[in-house]
Amino acid sequence: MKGISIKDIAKQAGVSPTTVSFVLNGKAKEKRISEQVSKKIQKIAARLKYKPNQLARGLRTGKTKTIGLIVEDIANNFFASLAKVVEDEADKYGYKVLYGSTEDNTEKAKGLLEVLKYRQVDGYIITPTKNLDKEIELLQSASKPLVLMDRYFPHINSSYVVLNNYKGAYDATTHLIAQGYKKIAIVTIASEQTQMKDRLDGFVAALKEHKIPFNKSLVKRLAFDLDRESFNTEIKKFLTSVKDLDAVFFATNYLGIAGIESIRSLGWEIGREIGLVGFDDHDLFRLHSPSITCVSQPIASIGKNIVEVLMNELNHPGSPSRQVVLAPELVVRASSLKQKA
Amino acid sequence: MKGISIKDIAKQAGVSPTTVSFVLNGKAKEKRISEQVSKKIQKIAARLKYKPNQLARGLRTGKTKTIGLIVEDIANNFFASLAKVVEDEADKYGYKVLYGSTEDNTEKAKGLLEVLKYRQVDGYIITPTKNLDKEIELLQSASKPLVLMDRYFPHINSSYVVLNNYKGAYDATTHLIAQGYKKIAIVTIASEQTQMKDRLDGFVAALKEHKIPFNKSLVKRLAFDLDRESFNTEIKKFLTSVKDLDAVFFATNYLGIAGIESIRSLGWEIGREIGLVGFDDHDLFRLHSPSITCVSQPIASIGKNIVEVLMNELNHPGSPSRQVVLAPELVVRASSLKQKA
DNA sequence: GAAACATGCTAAAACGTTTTACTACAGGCC
DNA sequence: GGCCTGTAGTAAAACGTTTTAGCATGTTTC
Repeated sequence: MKGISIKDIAKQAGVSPTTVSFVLNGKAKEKRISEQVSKKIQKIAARLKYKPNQLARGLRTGKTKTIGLIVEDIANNFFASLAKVVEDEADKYGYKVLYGSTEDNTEKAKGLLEVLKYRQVDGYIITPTKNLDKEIELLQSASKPLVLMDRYFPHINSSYVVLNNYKGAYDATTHLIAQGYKKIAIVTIASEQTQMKDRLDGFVAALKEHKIPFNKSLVKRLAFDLDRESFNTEIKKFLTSVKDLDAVFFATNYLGIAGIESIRSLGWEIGREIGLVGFDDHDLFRLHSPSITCVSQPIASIGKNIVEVLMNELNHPGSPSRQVVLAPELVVRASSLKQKA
Repeated sequence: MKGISIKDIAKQAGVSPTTVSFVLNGKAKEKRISEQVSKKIQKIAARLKYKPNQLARGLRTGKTKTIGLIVEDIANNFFASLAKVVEDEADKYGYKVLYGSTEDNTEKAKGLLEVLKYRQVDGYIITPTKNLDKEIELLQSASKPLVLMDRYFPHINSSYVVLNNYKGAYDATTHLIAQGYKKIAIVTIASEQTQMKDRLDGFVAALKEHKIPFNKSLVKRLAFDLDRESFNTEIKKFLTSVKDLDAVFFATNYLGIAGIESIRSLGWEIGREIGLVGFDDHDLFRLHSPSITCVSQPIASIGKNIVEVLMNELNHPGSPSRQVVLAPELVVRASSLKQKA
């Protein structure tokens, strides 16, 4: 049950393995292999359905044609959809994907990087956790191609592909203001990472710009690793603590889902008694009653850009890093449309 | 930037690479390497943070400690959640996962198998498409460890882990009948594969057993690869075509979602004018108004079983294949509770 | 007629492991 | 002294590629 090797082809063609390798790697011209021999080898290879042994090739060249994809949580709709795009795009370049979820836990992330490293992936797509900067720099100093996604480290000059989170939050908030909401809160994750920071900043900026008083009591920052029950408890506690609250912006998809659940269990009517905007689109947001306004990320474009940038690093080592910031789209639905009383 | 190799350790310890290999593979006793030397090597390896080069090891042993996971669609909530469990479980055994989505397209599936094969994965977890039986048999005759999931081929003696789809559909239908629904339809996917066939069979059996007249007009079988728009159009056409219809069972999660959308766009009130049961749980089903009754799959258990069965095949080649059929849980919610008029 | 060059191909090393077959030495036994 | 047994290790091959350096042979060039 062995596979076909280059030696088998060589034997059949009556040439050396070297020649076969040259031909099959498209170096026939360069290495002055005659058309005749070249054709013959191609034919035999095709007939035997030769597939190069990637391990042997990898061992020799150091290239595995594999990339590592580290996401926050592959079970999360956003990351799962993105993973699929990445997989498809990478495939176009002949790369396979090894993936892993960090659960936003730095230790888990380090473990994943470790495994990917000794599996010799050629490049990395990383959704970094908060203290992963040292490891990223380590990879960089080892000249490993890498692209950060969803968030990045401002103090590190690396490639990244992210959403314009600031604009997402700013637009969402401005939209709520334009609808006439007066007291708008934000529920976010306690994180200093760019994606969350930018969303909070965008929110605050929109309020300030429209002369809406802002103070810290309008912001609730929850720990990432709470379970659903705790999210709900905390959100309810927060929402009832804000006086005259009339709208709330949930800064991640799972917070939005928990938010919907919480608000309903409080007996408040979304869209009537409280305006709501979520982050990332989701079937639930589309089909909820009322439907939920959200900041939607262009997932296909994000995935394509990620792979494109990574392939650039892979194929042109040493070329300058690239930063891509994509525009979000505000999908306006019923949850944020103030009904004229 | 080379990694640490067994040679580096050998040099430092003043022994041969062979000895290092023996010690590091736990064969010290067996190969009569002294405690002294053994300890020394261990220490040096730890100090240098030696990680074996998986490519070299794989090339020599034929084992890559990698498994291939082929799902229908990694962006689908069910498969994404399962993928995460599989990843975590496999990790416990030191295995990494290479994954791919078939989109239920046999050609794509064959392509994935091809790639996984020449990447030398040690074992396969496969959600088969309809004509993949030949390829499965090919893998089997090459003694490749494999586990089918979600569905299987009755005529092939392979390991598999699936839901008791028959019971799932049977329970769902019986529940609707017990609620007093008289004319119950099913919307399913046009597929002869076990998972869809069993769901349809369970549905029909429940009707017959409760002496509810059944005929083909109660069944709508849609092509898998329609887009959302077409699903909606077809479902609406079907639902309005059935006289006195008072309940409907959607046999997959995405059909359920499309079903909700369709019914609402028809202006029918779910739970009042029409009973509804879906398949696979989902945030949308939990939070929809009204909430949606569904047949829920025990995802964690499925994932654990899959990996366990695969590891058994991996570690005990030639041992008999194992079939695991797990029980679904009917999650009863508002969409199927008939309000007494 | 020798040097220079072009042509077409190959031998052998290397990548980092694992594993088989062996060596070298010591001690015990008859 | 010869033979066996046991102990502690090692040399070398093998896995399937890629790649460097080079070997014949024939053709120009002056």
